[in-house]
Amino acid sequence: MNLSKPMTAASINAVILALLDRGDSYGYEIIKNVRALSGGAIDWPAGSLYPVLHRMRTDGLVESYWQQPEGERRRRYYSITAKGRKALGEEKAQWMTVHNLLMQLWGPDPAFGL
Amino acid sequence: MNLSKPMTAASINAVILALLDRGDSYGYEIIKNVRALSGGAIDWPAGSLYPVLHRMRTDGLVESYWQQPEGERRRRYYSITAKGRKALGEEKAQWMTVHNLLMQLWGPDPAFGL
DNA sequence: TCAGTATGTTTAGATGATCTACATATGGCG
DNA sequence: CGCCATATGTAGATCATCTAAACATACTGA
Repeated sequence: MNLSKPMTAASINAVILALLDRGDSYGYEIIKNVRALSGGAIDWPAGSLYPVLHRMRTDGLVESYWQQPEGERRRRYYSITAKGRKALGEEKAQWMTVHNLLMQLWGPDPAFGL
Repeated sequence: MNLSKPMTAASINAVILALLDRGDSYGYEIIKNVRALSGGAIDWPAGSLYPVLHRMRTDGLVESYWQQPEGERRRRYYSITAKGRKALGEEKAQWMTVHNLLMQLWGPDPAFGL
């Protein structure tokens, strides 16, 4: 399918924050989870995700820490902050606002009684 | 509420095409309809809409024609084309792909069985 | 041992489509 | 006459992502 750039841009923040709200994770795992949860439809290039995570850290929406399991590559884990949860709430509200509008427009014609 | 720029960018095409799929309309009316249908939450500046309509015309997603009712300002009406309907279908598919992902992430935790 | 693949993170610089801000025009109303 | 709502248009700035590449390590199989 390949999401358009604007669709990716509009949803990547909400998706990342929603995932981290489930529990800490790291870049590569986030990409795999999104791919799996979307049935393969959404497959972010690494270069798309990492800069967003960095920006979120700068903005205080997430925090990060390194972890190095025995015999594995080190990973930078991210956790959502209180500010990040607030931002997630706003993302949800915006998404649902647009979704409700689209549902009206895609619904049965009679509803279009303006 | 004020939609973020990325959210506007990601949805404006789908909203415009969905509206025109209901029937021909013109810029100013589209803005009013979107404002009304969203309960005032979405209020596009005119300068946001017109360039998008122009680009859609260039891309062949819509066609336009002038109309000048008695004693009223002239309006440039837009109608959706076959190509526009195809694009609308793709917009729908993309929107629902992301929406389904978000619904999973916002849903009850147990579903998160990766 | 060596190549290939999956894992994992990073960033410099190009890109490009919207947003800002303004311009233009006219009909109706008090 | 002045103001607001109606109605459309565009030049140039803006700015966050995308592209493309690099770096690093663990494992697998030939």
